[in-house]
Amino acid sequence: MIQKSSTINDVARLAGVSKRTVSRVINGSLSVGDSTRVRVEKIIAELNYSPNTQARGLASSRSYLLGLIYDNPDALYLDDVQRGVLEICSTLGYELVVHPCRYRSETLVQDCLNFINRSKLDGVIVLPPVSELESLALALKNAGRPYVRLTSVSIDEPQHIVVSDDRAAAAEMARYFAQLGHQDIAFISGPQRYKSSTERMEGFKLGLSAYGITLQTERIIEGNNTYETGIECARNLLSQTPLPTAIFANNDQMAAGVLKVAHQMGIAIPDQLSVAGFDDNLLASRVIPALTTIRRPVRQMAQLATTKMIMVIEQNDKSAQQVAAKVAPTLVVRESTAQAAVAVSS
Amino acid sequence: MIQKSSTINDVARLAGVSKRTVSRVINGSLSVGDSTRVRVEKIIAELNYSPNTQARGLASSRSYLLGLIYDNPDALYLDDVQRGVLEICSTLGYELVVHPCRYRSETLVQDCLNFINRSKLDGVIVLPPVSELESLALALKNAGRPYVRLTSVSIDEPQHIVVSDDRAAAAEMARYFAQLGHQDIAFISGPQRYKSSTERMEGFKLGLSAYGITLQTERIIEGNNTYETGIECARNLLSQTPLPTAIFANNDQMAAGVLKVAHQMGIAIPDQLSVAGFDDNLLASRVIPALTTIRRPVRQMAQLATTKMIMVIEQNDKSAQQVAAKVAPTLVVRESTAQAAVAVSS
DNA sequence: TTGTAAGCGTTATCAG
DNA sequence: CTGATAACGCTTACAA
Repeated sequence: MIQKSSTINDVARLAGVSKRTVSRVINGSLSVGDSTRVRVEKIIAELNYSPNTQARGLASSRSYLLGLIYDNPDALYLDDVQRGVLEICSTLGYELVVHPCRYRSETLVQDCLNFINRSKLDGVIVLPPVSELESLALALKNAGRPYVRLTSVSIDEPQHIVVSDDRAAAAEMARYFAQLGHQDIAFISGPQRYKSSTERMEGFKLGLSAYGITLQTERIIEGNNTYETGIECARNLLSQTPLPTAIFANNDQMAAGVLKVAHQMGIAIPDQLSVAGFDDNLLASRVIPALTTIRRPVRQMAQLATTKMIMVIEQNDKSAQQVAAKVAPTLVVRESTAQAAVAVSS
Repeated sequence: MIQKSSTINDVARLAGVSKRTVSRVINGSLSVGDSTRVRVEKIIAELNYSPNTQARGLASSRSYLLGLIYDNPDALYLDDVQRGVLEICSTLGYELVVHPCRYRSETLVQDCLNFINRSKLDGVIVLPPVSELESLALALKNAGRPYVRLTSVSIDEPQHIVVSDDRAAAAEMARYFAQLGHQDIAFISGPQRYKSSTERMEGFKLGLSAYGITLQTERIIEGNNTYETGIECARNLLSQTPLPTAIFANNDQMAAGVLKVAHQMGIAIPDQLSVAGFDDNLLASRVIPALTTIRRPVRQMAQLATTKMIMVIEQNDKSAQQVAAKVAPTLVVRESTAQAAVAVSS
């Protein structure tokens, strides 16, 4: 049942040209006569011919394979990323090979390098938090492999990065909180080893300070971006007197933890306490009350990253540098936030 | 900076043998002298040599690439599947290429075929609901491509399938409901075009009937597996008089919708109403109250599927048929279910 | 604008 | 058990 598919030789023979010419047509070379091109293309269509990627790769030392390196237990956006990448690359003849890994693994860099070399990948896209590892970026650079990192800070050259401006987004959340009249605000941060965490915290503080509001030390607690640590941090925060009037969590998972604890303690949200998260993951809109949060244009980021990568792969560094490198997350207001409950003045 | 990696020729030269012999060693051929083998392996290690997959593929018409075809799984599920597949296949030298697609696309079958042919994939794993499409399975069979489908019914030969026994799981949920004393039970089904939906519904009915309980017609409503349709169905169900004492939804998303509506209507869960879902996705444990649900061993299914596939690829159909093909989901009891509120007798 | 010849790094064939 | 030698299907020189 497996029928051998036609090769470049078949096309050449039927079109009455040399395989070299067929090759030119396939690769869009300009130096092919119009009539010749048309004839060849007709045969290609008739035969439903498509070039053998392996042979092509072997001859040209390219694989037409892109890699995706990630480690994200909360990879709710994994599907989004994969679709975004493929929307761009599949029309250009590339496929996507995935490589889930462990951020904390000691052999991470070597693992990734092996992954790349085994499959002779033409380039890789790296998702946070792995994308923040300088050791990996350096190794990739030294290996001469095109790569693009998705992060929340510009920690690399423009052709190597697509950043989501988490800082600005967090500042916007601060503004939103301030305008609702909140003054006594708490923050559950993510692990400080992640740039995304520090960016969000800084942005939030900055945004607040524009309104003369300061985060008190005891109102900042570091979580681990998990639901469970969200619960722990919320227990701490909600046992303080007086209660803060609002809590901003570094991500939706932890914000959901806050909701849980508030519910257990009989604290009404948003009447007594406003809560917001970050990511707009599956959870955010399903939880009760639905979470006010920040949405990152994940798909778009993936598309930009892929566009950049392919430009670099195809030797267009300059164009790659000109593709937009920064993307703006947006505030999504739902049910978990409201006017500050208690007037501060007395 | 890119250093050309060593080839089989380098190994052959340094080991003082022909490349054919090196090839034999690489492929674990038995007909190689022990001393020769040791010598070659030593050189391979020294050079950190690894064979070029493309050349290998070209010569042997294999790609060492596995494909994953899916449409719209719950996010966490996707990561689980990908890791499960790779845990098995990466140690055997295979990589995973992903292909998100659209179940409803008219060109789905052709898309998948093109995907496979372009990259000369050695085999594909297909996730539900795409895995339920007979047209695709048939095309794969005709194309002579090894494939394995993840489904909830045995709709194919053992070497081509890994099934999660959703029917039995739903029956277990029924038993659990019955034992809690529920008699007036409602069911929000998934789209009846999906086997997973019909299996779950049948299983639930069957389980119930063992306790002499019947689902009333007006207590069965079909949703679309989305949160939004969950809400619609819940509105319908919860406007009926009397209220059912329990609702089982075809998945967690819809169960979350029920929670939402119940909350809006002031119906206490689980005191007045028990609610359960299916999947144990991220949502289930985070929602308030946490959902009683069914967990499928997704990772294990992916591993089994991969094991089968590689056996088929490597011509071991018999072994492939002997790998376990059925997997049992388990009941996870959380906070959303309780004893039936009202005694039926009067 | 087109064609010829020589690989790319493996495995398969067929000897020895 | 081992080794020449020819594929595999394509691209890259280099000519014409």
